[in-house]
Amino acid sequence: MDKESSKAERTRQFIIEKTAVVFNKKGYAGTSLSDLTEATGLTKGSIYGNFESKEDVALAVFDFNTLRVREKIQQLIDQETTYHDKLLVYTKVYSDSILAERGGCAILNTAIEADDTNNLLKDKASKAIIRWKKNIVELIQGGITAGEFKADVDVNQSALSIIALIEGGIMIGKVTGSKANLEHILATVKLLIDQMKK
Amino acid sequence: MDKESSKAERTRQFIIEKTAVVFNKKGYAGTSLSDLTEATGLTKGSIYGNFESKEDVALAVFDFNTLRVREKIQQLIDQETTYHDKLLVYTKVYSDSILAERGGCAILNTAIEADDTNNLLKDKASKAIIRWKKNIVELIQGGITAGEFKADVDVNQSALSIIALIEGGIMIGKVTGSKANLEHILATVKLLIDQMKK
DNA sequence: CATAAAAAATACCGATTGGTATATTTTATG
DNA sequence: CATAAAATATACCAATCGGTATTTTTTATG
Repeated sequence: MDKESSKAERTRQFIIEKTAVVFNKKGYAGTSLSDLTEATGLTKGSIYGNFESKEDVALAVFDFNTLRVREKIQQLIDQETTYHDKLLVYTKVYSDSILAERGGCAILNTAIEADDTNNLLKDKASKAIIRWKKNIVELIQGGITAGEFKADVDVNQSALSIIALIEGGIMIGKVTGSKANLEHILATVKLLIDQMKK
Repeated sequence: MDKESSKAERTRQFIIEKTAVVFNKKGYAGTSLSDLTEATGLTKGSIYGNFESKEDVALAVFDFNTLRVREKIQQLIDQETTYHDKLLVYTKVYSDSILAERGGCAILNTAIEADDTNNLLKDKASKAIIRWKKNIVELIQGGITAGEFKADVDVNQSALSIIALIEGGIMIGKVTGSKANLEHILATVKLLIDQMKK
């Protein structure tokens, strides 16, 4: 039978989608097996028939959460023509829903919780940061090659700083309950991007 | 008897100091009471004789962790004469020990874990961010008044962006295991500060 | 539609969780 | 140094933790 749509595969995906927000809000340690059965309406037996462990669910959920955001952002980037406007997408996507409803940025949440406690999750968060940085670096280099940006822009510093501002901004915006705070910080991201222009 | 140095008060402080790193590394949910008895060498009975609950310890530990850093930074700021150099202190204090040994920034860790799970801890993290922002705003305004900085600097945006860069930088530096990444980001903090100069 | 296989539910496991009542020890004071 | 009070340790609690063996139900296929 069709491997991709077997009952098990569909249930696996169902569990991932239903528990994605719980893990992102409560964290790995803060999420219990009963949180998972509650969120899915399934029993422990069913969950453990599809996953080896709670950690195994959390790892799959991390991939799901980050892929969702990555796809959405890539789609918006593809719609823009200039590298300047492509980069500016990052100053526009962090809506209320990402912040409040879904528990914030999964990379940030996972990085902070896992960095001293869980190497598998930490490694996933680390790779997600590195991949994100690579994407931004490529956009900046594309802009340099296209003649949009100055040739002497420090691509690594710029890419890392944009990510740091966004992640720091999400943290500050969420904890202070002020979207205005996040928007102030995203204005600085825009400033950095504008400063790269010739 | 001396209220400040009663046995209970000393034990309370002892518990806070011995568990400060554990809470900062493992988080609130990830830290168990047996972690607390292990870190202190005391029994549960003793800990509950001095604190109402695990939450009560975590709240006191947050104050301890943030006060430590605040005092250290204020001391370095007081040593500098110009507002420019006072602000630059923030680009210099985030050493290996703060990052690795002590589990990173307590404000960041607490904000991320508590923002959807614990209002008391969230509120403390929020107040710590607001206090920090206020300190930076005052330094920038001091610099404007002293004629060091341009009068049209957006003090709120600048202060928030400096904090976001530092916190995002700590997260990235820790999770990728690269101090160089943090240093790149701190170079952007310096850039922002330098750009405020006349 | 019978049947075998796969998936899900039930019922259970020992260990650990945060917390407390009580007993013991330590501290401070006359 | 006796003594009361304060602080700490011991021993316990029910509830929940993550996980599993077994039974029941559902699914897919000839």
